[in-house]
Amino acid sequence: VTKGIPAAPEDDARITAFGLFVEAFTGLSAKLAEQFAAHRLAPVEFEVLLRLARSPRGALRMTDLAAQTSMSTSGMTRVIDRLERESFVRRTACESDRRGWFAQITENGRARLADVLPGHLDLIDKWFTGQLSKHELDALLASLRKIRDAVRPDATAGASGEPGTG
Amino acid sequence: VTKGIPAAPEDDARITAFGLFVEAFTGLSAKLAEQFAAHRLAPVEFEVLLRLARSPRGALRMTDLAAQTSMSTSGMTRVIDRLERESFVRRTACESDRRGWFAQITENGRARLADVLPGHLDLIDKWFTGQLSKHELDALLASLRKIRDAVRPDATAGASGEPGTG
DNA sequence: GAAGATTGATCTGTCAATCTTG
DNA sequence: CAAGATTGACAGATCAATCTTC
Repeated sequence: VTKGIPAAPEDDARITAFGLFVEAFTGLSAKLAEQFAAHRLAPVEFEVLLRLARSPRGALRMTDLAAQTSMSTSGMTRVIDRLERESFVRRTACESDRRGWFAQITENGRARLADVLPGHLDLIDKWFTGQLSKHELDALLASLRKIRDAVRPDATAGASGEPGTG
Repeated sequence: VTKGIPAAPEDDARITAFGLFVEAFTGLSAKLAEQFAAHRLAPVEFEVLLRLARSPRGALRMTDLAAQTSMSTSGMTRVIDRLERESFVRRTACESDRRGWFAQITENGRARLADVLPGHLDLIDKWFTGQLSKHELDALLASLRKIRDAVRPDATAGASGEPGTG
């Protein structure tokens, strides 16, 4: 039996598929990061402000924030340190569990988020969702959801306790 | 006219779509990184070894490597420093342009790559390509390619010059 | 003077250890 | 003694500056 050209695992279709995933994702992220930088925000800082703004009382526990952003708790401590230094968030004690702390978005933080968000949405539309037909986008999101559910079975988290009101 | 509940830009469908992209990608990357770590490799080190192994003479210019991995040239200098220290690559002068240097994969480097690659392919199959039907995968890749081409119009690079033969 | 590569200073993130509270 | 949060020491990446070659 003639073997012909030996298999080249480095050129496997799976490598190509993942490479495409990487290039699309990192390229898109770079476009978004550029805008964040223009507003003096790191991507993770934007993400934290966004998650806080969507949460009841604008507050989340440090641990929840860390889990939702796939960051270590010590890393999140430092992100909140920076955001607090710029008065975009404040720390609030947790009444029901004295070990815990909330990060809570301030009016300053909401204002900065409002500055960034419209352009951010435009960029997602321009470089991501707007590149595809409605049907293509629906199919893409369905596939991404399958993958997400497989690799992140615990992709839910929520606030609890009693942050201050303002 | 009744406006009803005011628009909440933080909950825009575009945000949800991008969030799904982030979760799927970072979750998958984490699975792959776990295996790299088990083989004492950083993800970017694996990527460099893979790209070198696929290139003529197993060599690429520092600048090309940096561009292909979306890394700064100084960052790539340091990656190659580490890989050279472990004798997975060597530096080779470029004959046609004396400012340039090639990183060239060694037999040690190819051996380490061969250790990692089978498990790596299995993981991509398990957590990514194997999660989807052939039709779904084709559609996903077509959409990713559209996005990649939009955000990275310059996604090609190649070797040039005259690396040593090893 | 511009480009390829490296180096020094600095920034951001993690891990291990620590402190406090459950 | 386990869990939430922080801190010190350190690894990894970038930017600006530098050196060599085009």
